Amino acid sequence: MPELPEVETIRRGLEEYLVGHKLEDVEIRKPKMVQGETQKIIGAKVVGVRRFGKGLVIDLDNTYSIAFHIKLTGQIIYRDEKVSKGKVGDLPGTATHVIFTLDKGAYLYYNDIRQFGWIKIIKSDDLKKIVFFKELAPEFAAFTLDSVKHNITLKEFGDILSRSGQAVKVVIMNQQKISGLGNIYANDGLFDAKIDPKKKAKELSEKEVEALYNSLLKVLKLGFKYGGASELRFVNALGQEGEYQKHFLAYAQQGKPCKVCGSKIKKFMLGGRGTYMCEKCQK
DNA sequence: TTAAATGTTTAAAT
DNA sequence: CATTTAAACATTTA
Repeated sequence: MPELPEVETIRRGLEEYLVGHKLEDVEIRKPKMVQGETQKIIGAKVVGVRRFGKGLVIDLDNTYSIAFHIKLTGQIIYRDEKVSKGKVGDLPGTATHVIFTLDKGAYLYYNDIRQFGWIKIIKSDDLKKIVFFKELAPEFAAFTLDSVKHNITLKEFGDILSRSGQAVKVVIMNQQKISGLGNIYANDGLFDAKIDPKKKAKELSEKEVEALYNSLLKVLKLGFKYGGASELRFVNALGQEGEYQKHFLAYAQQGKPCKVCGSKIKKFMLGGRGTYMCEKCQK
């Protein structure tokens, strides 16, 4: 699940449980999911976990890193004798494609039902050679220990929108223009800002740009507060689900009453993605 | 049975 | 060549 709050939630869990562990073995059950040489990382110790947009990077102490993108249904789950919570069933399971054996009786499992994700073993210095990272735009939001705040200025955000004639929703979901936002938070942010997702980005008024800038942060904060959205397959690093799916504003709410005016939320396709809006509130 | 699903990624069209 | 649109990826669920 893969938007900024979800991936950051995973990152924090991995940082808490994984750092300090040594990698003893790697079992690859689905070779197409992994690129790079497994041998390079066996025996190395985890020193940190970073996030770039919706991508994750586990840094090792031997100049190598393991980069992940979980796409729609990937799960990265830590287990040891003490930690075995979560509702992901027995591990490894049928969707477990990679198993990292750690020291002290711990394991890290990579599950991915749809197998869209990827894992790349690469020199830490070469991370930026991965196309996804190389072309990633600045993050919309920055997560610190106790806060979530804007990472780009209102002016930068407005400049990005003013440069595109595409629908505003398509623009804010483009990771090469702004990173971190996906379908859930784009839909909910546009709803909160009362902006029509179909409206051309460059045609938003100054006021609308500011409203969207603030609303997107608001829904990202909300999503993070609830531990992410587990509509599809998202679980945190311990295999536990988030709660934001219980608080969606517009996403997946088609047919239900608008939380503001009560008229029915409509669904249609925009840029190939399901789009949800209140036609009365979002002009 | 058909369509869509938290996302890229690549091919094709404009 | 830059920008857009469509299809592909593989499996599950509505």
